[in-house]
Amino acid sequence: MKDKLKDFFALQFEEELIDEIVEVGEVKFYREGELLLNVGDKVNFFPFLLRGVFKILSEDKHGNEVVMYFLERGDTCACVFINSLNAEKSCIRAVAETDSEVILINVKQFDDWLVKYKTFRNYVLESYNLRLKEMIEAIDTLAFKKMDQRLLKYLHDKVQVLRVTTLNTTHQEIAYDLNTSRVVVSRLLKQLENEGKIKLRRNKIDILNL
DNA sequence: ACATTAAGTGATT
DNA sequence: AATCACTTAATGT
Repeated sequence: MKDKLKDFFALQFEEELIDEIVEVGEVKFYREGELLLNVGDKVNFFPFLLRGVFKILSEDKHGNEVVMYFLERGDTCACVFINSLNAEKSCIRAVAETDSEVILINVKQFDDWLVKYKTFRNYVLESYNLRLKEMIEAIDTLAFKKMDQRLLKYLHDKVQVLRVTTLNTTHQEIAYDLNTSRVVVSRLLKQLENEGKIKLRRNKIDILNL
């Protein structure tokens, strides 16, 4: 396991930091569908995604939830940074989209490393920047795009992060992620199928050319 | 064969 | 784009 982590971090961090990560980090596995973080949870750790994909959702007070973006290997979450530093409650939900592996580091360490290691600081800032961009993109799609375009982006993002050409999902699940009704999703998907962009099967969607 | 769940569709708002 | 009220199709037992 130690070697595995070293391989993973070697490109980004110096030996000393990697040793510290290996020493204090707690590696956890999440099965598909498992919750890493829920809205309102108190966050006292900082997660590195070693393997797998997480989807990040925002939820309003009525329980309407919308997928903001997906996290991939090597990513971490900006929302979680802020929360970690202030020991505040989470503003998002993080659900494992595939079986995933995460290394958790407690907030205290995070603070120390931020000061101690330049490479860590860079990683955090860069990652923060990336999340911010994705967040703005998400806001843009939510505010200005119609459902057909939102669905396209959703499908596009999903095949991108999962690196697959067939999505194992139901119309209902997509509807939840986009916060719309199943009927609407079914109709829009049917449209895409007629345009030759996808092929629909039960519980599956083949992506032909988006 | 039957029940359950996913997906398709016309009509209405 | 959402909702209703169905129908049809696929799958599990």
